[in-house]
Amino acid sequence: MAVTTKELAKICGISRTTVSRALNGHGRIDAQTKALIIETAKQQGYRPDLLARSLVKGRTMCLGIIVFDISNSYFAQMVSAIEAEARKNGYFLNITLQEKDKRLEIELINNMVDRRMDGIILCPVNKGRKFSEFLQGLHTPLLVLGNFVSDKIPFIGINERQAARDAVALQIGKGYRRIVFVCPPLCDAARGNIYTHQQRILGVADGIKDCSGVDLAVIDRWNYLELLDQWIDGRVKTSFFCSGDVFALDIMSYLKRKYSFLPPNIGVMGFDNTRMLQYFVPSIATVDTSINETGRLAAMLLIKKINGESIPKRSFASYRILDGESI
Amino acid sequence: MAVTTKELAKICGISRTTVSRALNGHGRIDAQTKALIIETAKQQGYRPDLLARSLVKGRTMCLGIIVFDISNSYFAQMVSAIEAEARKNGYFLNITLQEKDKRLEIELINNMVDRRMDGIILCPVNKGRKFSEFLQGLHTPLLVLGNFVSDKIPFIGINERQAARDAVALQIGKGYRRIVFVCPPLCDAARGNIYTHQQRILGVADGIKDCSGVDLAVIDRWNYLELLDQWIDGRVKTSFFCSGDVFALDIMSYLKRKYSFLPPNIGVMGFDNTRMLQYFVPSIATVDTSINETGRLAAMLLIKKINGESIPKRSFASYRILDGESI
DNA sequence: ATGAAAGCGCTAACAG
DNA sequence: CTGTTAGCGCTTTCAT
Repeated sequence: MAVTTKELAKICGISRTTVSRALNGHGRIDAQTKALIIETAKQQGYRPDLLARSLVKGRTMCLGIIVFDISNSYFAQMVSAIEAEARKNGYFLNITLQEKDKRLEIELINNMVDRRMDGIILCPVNKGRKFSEFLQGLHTPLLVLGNFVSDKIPFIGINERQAARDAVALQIGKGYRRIVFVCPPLCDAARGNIYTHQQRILGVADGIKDCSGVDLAVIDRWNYLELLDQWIDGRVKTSFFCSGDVFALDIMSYLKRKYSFLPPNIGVMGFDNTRMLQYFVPSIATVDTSINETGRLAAMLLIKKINGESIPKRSFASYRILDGESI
Repeated sequence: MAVTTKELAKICGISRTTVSRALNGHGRIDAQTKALIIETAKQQGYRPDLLARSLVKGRTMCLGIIVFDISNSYFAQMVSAIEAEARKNGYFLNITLQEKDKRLEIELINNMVDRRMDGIILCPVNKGRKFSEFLQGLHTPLLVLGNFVSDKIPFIGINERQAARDAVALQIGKGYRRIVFVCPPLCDAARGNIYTHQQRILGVADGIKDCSGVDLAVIDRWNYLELLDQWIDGRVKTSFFCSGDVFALDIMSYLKRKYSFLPPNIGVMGFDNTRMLQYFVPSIATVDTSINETGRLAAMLLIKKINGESIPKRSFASYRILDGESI
């Protein structure tokens, strides 16, 4: 079907090696023959078979990324940032979605390895020693994003705990005396890796401890909307601090629908600063987790690792507390 | 590094051919030797090199997709749907973002071909005869999503024109007497393929023609927010019909901020029904473009084409007009 | 039932 | 400057 170096060689009456040299610009080669080869290559519509090249070179120039679900705006932005950085460095991005399925995740990792990805970025749903050992045994550079696995596996993220603490400080500073931490993933602790959210709740606890006279409640169920009303009594100034913007948005729309507005003495704060927040009125306070910076950092570090440089066990991107009208 | 069939063969004291047979279950093979091979393969942590396999088989079991920008919620959902269908059929998805850059798009397509993707799904930004010929010359099954290129290139989408017409009918039925079609991409006509939006404006015109006494205005600039106020006079019942949900959201938040609510006699309608709409109050009328169905259909058809079946020049997913409080 | 040999398309080491 | 040879890891005739 497609024309190969072999045929180019035949057409030009030279060896495949010379063709290869002309096309890749390695080694010494006569300017004329080079020109001839390049010319006929173009005219024949020659395209190199990157599969074959990868096989012999031992590198594919492909990165793999495995995320929960890309229709989740957080991961979509993340992937976007990673892709940009990867391409800038000559790498392609292979993406696949693991849907929070632990078995599938393992399968997908293996598959990426089998396809000889040069490196893998993983937002893991698995956790624990066995999983860590599995990852260590891979021979493919890999790093995890967001959910920590073990000190043997390089981790990229932000200081979630400190960020949550700072966010709570903002809320307390605004006079809230009850923080309801809305974090449905917590109830999935047995089923998967929710390190990120566990760090956040630790940070929340830290923040509460910093001040006396502030109550903490936690909603760790997915039917959180049904559990809100008990905290809306108008007496205690209460904020629903959500471990993710989508929960905040969901709560905002629930409240708007039920009370036509944000009830008095009630505030809402999110986490992540996903792009869609920009469309909301009133504006929603949140924690900017620097999705783009994190993604870029992850790609950069992975490429470093591929190139044999050593990278830190843990790397942190910055974060920013963003005030908003919702609080 | 990784153990190969060659080494397995040596360990078991047999030929590579037999190893291959045992591992793939082809041809006759002694049950005992097979068991032995499989056992040692497992114990040695053998993993097949899919690159090598693809090279000899001539198939990679990879699909490629090229979209504008995945942090756009529409494409994120689309990619998600395609990935699901692809994986169900044993294919992996390679994704890359073209950022509405025509040159980059060409480069990316070539790269996907060079990597021997079995098929490619493209949301094209290029257009015209030359581009169509380029695509036809590829030898790799390919189809386009949303933006039509030519009848030589299979197209998947919805009937945008009819959908827009129906949407206008809804608005007129609700008493709107002026439709302001907000479609910034229209001003990029010279710079790229905006077939989708061109179809939509045709449909809008159709819808207006169906009724007399209804005015049409078009905003085809990216600074559309600055151009809204001239249409808000309280006299004529006016709807801002947006060629994309994000424009609708943007306008809604602008209006809420400026007037504290949706001004009297003003309505807003979107297009696409991206998932984030669900968080908005008041609910936003839109056109459900069946993103998931479209994505699934695209993947299915591409796989059919890869398998040598012929597929229609144009395939349409369904759409639905969704009423909402915004109108 | 198993093995030998050839080949996928490319690159690289080594001669000449 | 160019060609020969070998090989990446796998599958696939074709013999045996």
